[in-house]
Amino acid sequence: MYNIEVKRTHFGGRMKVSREQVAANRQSILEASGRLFRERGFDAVTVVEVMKAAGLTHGGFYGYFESKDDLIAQTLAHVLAQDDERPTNPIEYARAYLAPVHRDDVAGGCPTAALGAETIRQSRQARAAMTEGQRRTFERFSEGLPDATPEEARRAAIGSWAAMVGAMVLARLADDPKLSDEVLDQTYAWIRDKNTHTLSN
Amino acid sequence: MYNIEVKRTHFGGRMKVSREQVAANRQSILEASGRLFRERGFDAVTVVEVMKAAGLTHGGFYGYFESKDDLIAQTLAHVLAQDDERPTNPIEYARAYLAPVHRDDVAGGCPTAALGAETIRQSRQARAAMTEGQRRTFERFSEGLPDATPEEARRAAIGSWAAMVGAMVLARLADDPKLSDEVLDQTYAWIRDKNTHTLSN
DNA sequence: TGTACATCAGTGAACGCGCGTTCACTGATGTAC
DNA sequence: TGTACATCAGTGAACGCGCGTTCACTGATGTAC
Repeated sequence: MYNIEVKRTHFGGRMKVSREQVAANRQSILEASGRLFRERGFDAVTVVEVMKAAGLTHGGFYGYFESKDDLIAQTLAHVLAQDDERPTNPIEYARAYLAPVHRDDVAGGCPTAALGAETIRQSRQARAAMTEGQRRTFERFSEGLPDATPEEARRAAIGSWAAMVGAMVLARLADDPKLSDEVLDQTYAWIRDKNTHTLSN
Repeated sequence: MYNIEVKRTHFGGRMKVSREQVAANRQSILEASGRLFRERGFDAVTVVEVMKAAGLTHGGFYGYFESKDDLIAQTLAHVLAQDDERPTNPIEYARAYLAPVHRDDVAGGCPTAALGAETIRQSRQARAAMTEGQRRTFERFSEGLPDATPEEARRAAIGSWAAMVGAMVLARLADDPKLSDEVLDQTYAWIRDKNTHTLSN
């Protein structure tokens, strides 16, 4: 049987676009993938969906990224770069972090809570982006505890961040809203009490 | 064009099997899926792989489970049921949990750390299994702190568990072994110090 | 400033592959007598 | 206890679908003169 059918071509809509538009499109793609990946995970989100959400068609994707893996790594770097660089007190941060509005906003929330566990199985570049974000968080939190010794501050920074990320995963996992709220509230109280004791001693 | 080719059949190997063997096969499938899912995630593991790892062929799968989603939910229930039901002191538990051997054994390690974040996007049944495991863990840890008031014990149980799960995710995520070890060590020290302070006051 | 043309961002049909799932069939198990 | 037969766990080819990726083509952009 022969392949009778000739490869058909189409006629397009808008074509080439200004250089500013290219940069803007790149941002749109990363914003779209950032939200979609957090919401549904790396595997469940398709390249077609990401491009559609960015207002483009899928064929253009490979002009921006080498592969879906490349998109994943660059999306993580992009989303994690949005974190503030200034010193932050971890207890104050925890109050906002361990809140129902954050729990309910997966697509716009913490990328580590939403994608950290999955990223363990992703590319070297994706893990590197997450590691870099981790380092910055530990430093920001350490510097946000100026009354503690550097050793105490680093310990509290790491422990608090681990508790926040873990609590967010557990709170989102719980199918019972009461249990979910309790995980947020109790973990916040535990972090707060913990650091109060350590710092006041 | 007509479908000339007739559906071919094969001739098989061993066929029907005793009822004990059926029960044993079911366990084999759940053990295999438990390890594979933890190691590589729900999406990356195929039904064919699970059945092969259990020593069977993929066609028989639907005699045991309704669907892959059903397998996921039952695997979680099976793996989480292996946790001990007795009271456990969370500090002692944390010492073993926050250890490099556990971090490096994803396939045989904590299902919450390996699969918790992904399970948020899975079926109602899968989330229910995880919620049930969470409840049991909080109770075991609370009862493992008999010197604290019930309120203090529950708070320490929830906070400690959140910190353990979060620290395991962060430690596995870090591509730098030094940072990874530091996350484990510091989180353990933080949990230990915290509970010591709370309980001694 | 205006014109001619090369560049290249974007399009959408198509490809190949692997997945979850189905199904006709097999033959050892287990039961009825 | 022995025999006949129905049951059903397991097999493996096949199906349909959706994914990541490719590619021939388009036409506005941007540059050379």
